[in-house]
Amino acid sequence: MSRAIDPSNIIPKYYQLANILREQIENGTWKANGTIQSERQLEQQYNLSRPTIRQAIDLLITQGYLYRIHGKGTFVSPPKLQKGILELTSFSEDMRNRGLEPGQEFLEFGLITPPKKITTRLDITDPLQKVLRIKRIRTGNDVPIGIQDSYLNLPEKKTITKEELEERGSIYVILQEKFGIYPAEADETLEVTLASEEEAALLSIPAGSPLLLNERILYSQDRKAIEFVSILYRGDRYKYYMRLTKKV
Amino acid sequence: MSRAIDPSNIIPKYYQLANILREQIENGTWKANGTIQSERQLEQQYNLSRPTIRQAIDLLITQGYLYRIHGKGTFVSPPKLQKGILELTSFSEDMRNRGLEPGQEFLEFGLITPPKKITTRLDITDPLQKVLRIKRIRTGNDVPIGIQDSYLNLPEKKTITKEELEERGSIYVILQEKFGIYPAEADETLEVTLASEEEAALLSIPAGSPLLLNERILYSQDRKAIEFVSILYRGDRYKYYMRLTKKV
DNA sequence: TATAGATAGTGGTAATGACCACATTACATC
DNA sequence: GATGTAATGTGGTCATTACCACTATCTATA
Repeated sequence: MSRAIDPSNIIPKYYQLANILREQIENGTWKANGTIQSERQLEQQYNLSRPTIRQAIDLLITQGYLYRIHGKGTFVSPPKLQKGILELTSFSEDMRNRGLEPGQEFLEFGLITPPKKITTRLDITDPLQKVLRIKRIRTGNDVPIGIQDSYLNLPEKKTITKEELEERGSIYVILQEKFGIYPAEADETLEVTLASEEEAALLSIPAGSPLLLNERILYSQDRKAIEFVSILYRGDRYKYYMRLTKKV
Repeated sequence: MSRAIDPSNIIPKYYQLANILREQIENGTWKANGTIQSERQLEQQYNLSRPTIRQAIDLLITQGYLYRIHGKGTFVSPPKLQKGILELTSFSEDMRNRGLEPGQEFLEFGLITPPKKITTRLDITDPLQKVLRIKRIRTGNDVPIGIQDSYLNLPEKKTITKEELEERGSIYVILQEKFGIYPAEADETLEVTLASEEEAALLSIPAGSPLLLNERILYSQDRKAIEFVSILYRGDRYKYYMRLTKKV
């Protein structure tokens, strides 16, 4: 049961085809490491040209759904986590993937003059420039999982209210829908630290417990640094997962 | 001084062009976030068709060197670390990037019948199948940094000797040059643990010190699991770095 | 002066056609 | 039976052509 391409649709044909194929992959139409139709067959089947077919397949390859072997065919990747950068960087999404209900408790919310460490990370030169600081305790099923401390370098005259954030749930959704800004790249580090008295109290653990510190700088589509965020995870309750794909 | 495309070369034209552009990017021909030539200009300049131009640019975009903005142009990404999966997964390369001289001390080397945990990770069903285990202490400037424990699922009748490994330095180089196997994807986790007596002794730290545990499953170009490796890093001497790029 | 519209330049999408390189299979030959 | 070769099907590369969509700028108009 394959849907068809709608030429009048504003969505590009290669994108429509990619969606159809992705759906079939997720439905288990093909088994893992099995071949899908050849490019010539898809050409016939959907009445599209080969460049368009290849463009759709290219997209699914960069998304990790398919891979090609020259002379043999196009294959379905084994069903692993397929996460984009947005999901990777969203605590809520992360929690839900682990089967936990995400929650939060605000510690700070408002415009501040950023300290040196933050101006460096966000490439801020104007000493009067302010950033939006959001510090929260993050929970999964009401158990404290981590302390998230975020510094947002928003465009002139634009800001986010606490109400918006509580309503929409995600900073990134607001950035995208309200300002047309979306994350394109991120630099990220992970290291071990020990809980200070204050951190220990916030996370309900003994001082000196090992923590996983995750720091991230987020860049928008025009490569401006838009956010510096650190998340301190309880070492006993959190495991960081990622998937790497060869770029060449 | 732009080199030219050699049509008789076995290397594809788009690949030659990508190399030329990458070189210019690294030479600093354009400033960060500046535009390169338009696609039509490149067409003229190198006497190539636009699809070929776009293919070259697409490659450099997935490699993180360039980005496009519709209606404005093609831009040079700020000079950050541009790492492929191979470099990301090689301890030696990693150390050199940090300005440390990598070293190692072998603890185990040889074919073993893998324990349950390993057969699960490597999708091994044959109970007679053996894997190559390599356990090493890894050092940077002769200071112990981590304990690396690797299990390789090699093709039938093929193996790697300790001498080869010491000579070539990297398992991945041997896999690629000797067997034509190269890493295409990896699943990776990071978590905090505390050093056992044995681990503490190997790393010259007190028992109970916090460690960063990195586990990785490597997949080859045909999506077979080829290696499971765990690296225990000294929490006080190691910080994990990565760069994420949006896939869509 | 402010605004709306036209224009030019950029990347985005798409069809058509051709040929090359790699992997597998079938078949002829030794 | 073993071996080599041809045929077939797959993805890989490339040129040509056309038109669409977004951005910035210029220009005529209110």
